[in-house]
Amino acid sequence: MERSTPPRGTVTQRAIEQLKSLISEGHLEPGQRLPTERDLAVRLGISRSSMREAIRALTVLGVLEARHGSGIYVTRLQAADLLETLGVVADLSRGPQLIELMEIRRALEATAAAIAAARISPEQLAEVETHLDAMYATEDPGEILAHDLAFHRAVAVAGGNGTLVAILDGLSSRTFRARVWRGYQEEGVFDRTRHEHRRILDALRARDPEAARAAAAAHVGEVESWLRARQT
Amino acid sequence: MERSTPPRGTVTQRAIEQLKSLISEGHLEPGQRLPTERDLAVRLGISRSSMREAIRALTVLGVLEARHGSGIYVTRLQAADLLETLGVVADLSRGPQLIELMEIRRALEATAAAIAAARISPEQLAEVETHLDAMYATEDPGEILAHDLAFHRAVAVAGGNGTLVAILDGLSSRTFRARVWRGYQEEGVFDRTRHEHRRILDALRARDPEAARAAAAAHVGEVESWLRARQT
DNA sequence: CGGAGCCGATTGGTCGGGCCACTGGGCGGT
DNA sequence: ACCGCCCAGTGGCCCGACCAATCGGCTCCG
Repeated sequence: MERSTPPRGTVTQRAIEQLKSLISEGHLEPGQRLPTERDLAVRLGISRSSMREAIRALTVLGVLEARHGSGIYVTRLQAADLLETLGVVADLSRGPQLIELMEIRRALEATAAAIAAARISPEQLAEVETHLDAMYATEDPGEILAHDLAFHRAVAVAGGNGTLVAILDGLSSRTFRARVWRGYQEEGVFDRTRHEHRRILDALRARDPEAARAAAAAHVGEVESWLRARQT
Repeated sequence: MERSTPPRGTVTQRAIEQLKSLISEGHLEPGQRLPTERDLAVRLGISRSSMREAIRALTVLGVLEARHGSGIYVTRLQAADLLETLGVVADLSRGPQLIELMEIRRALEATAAAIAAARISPEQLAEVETHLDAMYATEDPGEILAHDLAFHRAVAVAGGNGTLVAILDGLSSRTFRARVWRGYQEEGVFDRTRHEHRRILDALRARDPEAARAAAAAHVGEVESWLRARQT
């Protein structure tokens, strides 16, 4: 007759669920500090070890943040915090899944460009242009890649959808892009890449959402089709 | 000169990275069984507690799977395994972020519908139709919601991009949809919802990608604008 | 009076060991 | 040949201790 904590699943799993509902129910606000590990363990009637595993789980998900010597805190619960795990997905994906991810990135990048075309400010437009200029100013693959990433990020930011920015960041994670570029660059397509970026910028400058969508989709599609042909 | 384990970050965090690279480097294949917790702990020179935390972390990310009494295994590393965490994001998002997620869902749902229009098989078309019929056959909100979800899922599956299906599943996670529906249904818009779904089906039947994209975008946009007005 | 530096309580991080619960394969009985 | 029991292996959980980073208050010096 004590069923306060129905023994469904493992103890740790239950602890994770309980912490999650504490947040989703609104009992824990973003930025707020939690009780100590020792307290929480006692309250949920489990050992500190299990409690720590639960906390670690929510930490890697970007929901909690543990500061050594200070305490455990709820993150801001914003997209950037929560979607960091997308990078892991991209890193561990291979073969056909890479292509599927590219297909998704194409759709989102196109959407971001379209939204940006409608909302972008002169300052943001200038920043995007900066990165394009930088891509023209060097032949160093690493530097070009860096400005390539910055270019797309600036466009996404101009769209005003922070969640979308976080997702695209994840899909463009370091190793993901690096893996694709390694080899892609060998065929000397820097000029074409620069041109594609220019087309996107042109569309943004013209405040033409459909043109921007098409240019961005074509750009990502270029990489995508190369990847598809090479069947990595 | 001992760089075997660069003391960057915490011990557990290092263990997580090492396990991840074991997989991404190809030393661990999907489905393969790992050494025991005790073994791994010894090999990485850490305690079993820390090792368990690392394993738990990769478990919640959908990378590893622990079977009590049997061992620890690498998952298939497919989208469905890895993207389960997206549901957590959707569950914990609120206010403006919900709208941003909807904007993303609109883009992806539209893309999925467009792809499906080009590729869908007669059997898959029949299944989609089944769920639409079911939505017309009842007035029970729960049942309608269930077939609504199934309808969209069937469309996404017909698109052939498993990763996209997994992402949309996450964005349409139980509580996410339930939260939106609660109240939305009160305004008695079942008929409009059914009509929107019918438009999508019509476009699929006509093999018209652009029409399908527009119909799907309009459908999600309907919910989105309602949400935006209500500013949850 | 004010600021710099020390100090200790608090709290997360790590460790080692012990016990329990489940799995699976081998062994013995039928 | 088949079935069922048994037990070694393995993950799940707990305990208690100690280490290390933090942070606030206190002291001491200028």
